[in-house]
Amino acid sequence: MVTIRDIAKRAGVSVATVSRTLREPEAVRPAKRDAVNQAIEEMKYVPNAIAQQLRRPRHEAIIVIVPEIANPFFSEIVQSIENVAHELGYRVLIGETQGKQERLDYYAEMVTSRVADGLILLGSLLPSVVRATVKAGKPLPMPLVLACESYAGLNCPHVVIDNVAAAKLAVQHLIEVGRKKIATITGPMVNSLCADRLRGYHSAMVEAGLTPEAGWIVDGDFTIESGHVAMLRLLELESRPDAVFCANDEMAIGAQQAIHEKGLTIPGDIAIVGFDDLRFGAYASPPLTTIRQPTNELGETAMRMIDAMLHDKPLAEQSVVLAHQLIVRRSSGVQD
Amino acid sequence: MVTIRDIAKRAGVSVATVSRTLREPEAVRPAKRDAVNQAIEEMKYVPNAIAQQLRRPRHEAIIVIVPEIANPFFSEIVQSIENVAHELGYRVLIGETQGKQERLDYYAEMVTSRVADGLILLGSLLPSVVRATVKAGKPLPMPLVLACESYAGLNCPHVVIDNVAAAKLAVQHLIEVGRKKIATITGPMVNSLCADRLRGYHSAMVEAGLTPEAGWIVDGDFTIESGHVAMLRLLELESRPDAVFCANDEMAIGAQQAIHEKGLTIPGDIAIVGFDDLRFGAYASPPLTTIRQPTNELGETAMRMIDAMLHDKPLAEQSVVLAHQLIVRRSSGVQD
DNA sequence: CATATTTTTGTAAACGTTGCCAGAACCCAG
DNA sequence: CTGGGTTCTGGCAACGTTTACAAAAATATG
Repeated sequence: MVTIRDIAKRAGVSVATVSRTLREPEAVRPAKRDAVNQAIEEMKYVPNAIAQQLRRPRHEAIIVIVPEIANPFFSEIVQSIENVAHELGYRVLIGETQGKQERLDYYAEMVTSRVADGLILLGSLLPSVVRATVKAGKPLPMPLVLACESYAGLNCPHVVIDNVAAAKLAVQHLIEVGRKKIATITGPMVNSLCADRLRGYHSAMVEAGLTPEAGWIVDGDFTIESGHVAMLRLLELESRPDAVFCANDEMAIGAQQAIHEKGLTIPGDIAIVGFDDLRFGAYASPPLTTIRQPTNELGETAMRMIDAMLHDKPLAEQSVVLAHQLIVRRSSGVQD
Repeated sequence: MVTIRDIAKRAGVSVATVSRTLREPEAVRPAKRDAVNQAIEEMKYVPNAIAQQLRRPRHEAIIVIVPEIANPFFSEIVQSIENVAHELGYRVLIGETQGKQERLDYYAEMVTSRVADGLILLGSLLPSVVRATVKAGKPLPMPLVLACESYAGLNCPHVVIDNVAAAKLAVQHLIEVGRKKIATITGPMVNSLCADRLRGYHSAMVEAGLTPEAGWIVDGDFTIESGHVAMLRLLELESRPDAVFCANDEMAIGAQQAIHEKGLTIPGDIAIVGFDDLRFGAYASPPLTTIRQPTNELGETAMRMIDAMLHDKPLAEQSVVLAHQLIVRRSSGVQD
């Protein structure tokens, strides 16, 4: 490995001069600067980033934690984080937890052990260290931004949408197009956001004077398959619903499939609304009505927030709530 | 920040003993060991990974480069890489290029600058440094494994499927179910794998004594939208095809949509075959016949290969070709 | 041309670990 | 209790940078 010392020797200068040539070239006399650059060129020197990081207080690297990389909703957010990050001069390391606390802690430790400067958290899990400090009412143990979810009692910058209102909007839409027997397929209740969406569902129903019947609320786990299974269950009910609000698009797609299998039509027999606005939803059959979350803004805001934290810029908002949007497509159309 | 020295002082031992307690506990007398552990506990000491990495020759970290993280095909491979990596004790950093050479080079530099030990490359782009050494006929400038694609003239371990044979199989299937006017929607031709798939298409056609008419070969770019556009183009043709082989599932889904829009049926009027076996394909309408790539094995093999390279284990195979599989679903069914 | 001032350079001390090596402490046999 | 052999421990030199600080060189000033 060629080091800064080799370059110094070759160029006939001191290591400090080499370092300066790299860091602040204008501070070194052109003649020497050229000699150094030439040596670097000739010897193909690349500074050892690890050694640099040992000296420097900050590395301009962040970790983004995703429960599941294969989930398009998350990967779209990651994508927008990456874009802003590059613009701001950060490198982005992506970590996948697959719901495992152990893996999350592993990544969190990468920031306590100084491999990265901060963490953007996309799932519903919290690193153990963070959980501990929350309990103790202490400040955050590391620069952290939450996207998608927030936690009561955790004083941490976050960017979210109003899941209660969004779900409510979705269900109200179903009511407006004339549905009354509205069921819902929920996500895993460990996520507070799922509880919120369920709350929104209830709220819309109650306000419209509708009472969800027993069996109209079915648990899913955000996968296509679980939506499929849940829908089959709903279809067997005595009082079959005429509409279903699904807590995400993947489950909605699974539900659609189940409805088709039973020879029923969408939206004729059953209307469907999803959540997330996956790009596959627009191409489902029929195209899926859904709530659009602003994945771009979500990612961008999260990235700018962590950047602000890391550079002690004042944070405009501790808590940013972005606007959601109802996208009406054929799956909730008028009965045809 | 609490360092190893603080722990040493608190526990009344030398730094070496602290380090040993962490690295090889059995080599230190239980009494001291306990004192050290207690100090670590009390002071909440976490070793500085950067400093460790400066001393250690290897970091057990790899970078996986993906063109696009939001593409489920890639993210499934990444997922399986992650799983094996954790098992083998590696940390995985994911980098997204979005087709930009500049970003790719940036990540490649993370391995020359010792942030990571090696690279797994999922796209069709090569880092500039690698390209340079290939031209010069030199050995690889860094531990590198290619997944999905291989390059003529680049002597680098890779794991792929036989895209020519797979595409051929897909088209042969269409021929077997009685189609004759078979079109294809290709991916971006910068990817050698797209050229391969087109070759497979041609080969199957020729062998069956069929000649693709002008206009039956349309370019796409792997997105749903491009599949949609391409299909619309095909539907306007004088001699409308009665089957389409799409170079990936996303484009196939877009194509299906276009067919529905024009009031035609699948597979009645037009049969469709995709490629990749995305999970959304199974829930398309109708469910999509496709070529399954073994994403799990792809990822796992790539990871094991890079591990072998990094630990100088002999590589069983420089080039691994995995088996593909035709998954027949309704989109290519018998005319109904 | 000497002196004061500014710019450029080099020396050496960090950064937080690990691991070699030598010395200290321990154990057992005689 | 001594000596020899183990086992543990501590001191210290790396690892490859960056950066104070001081020294040297260049430039400006009288």
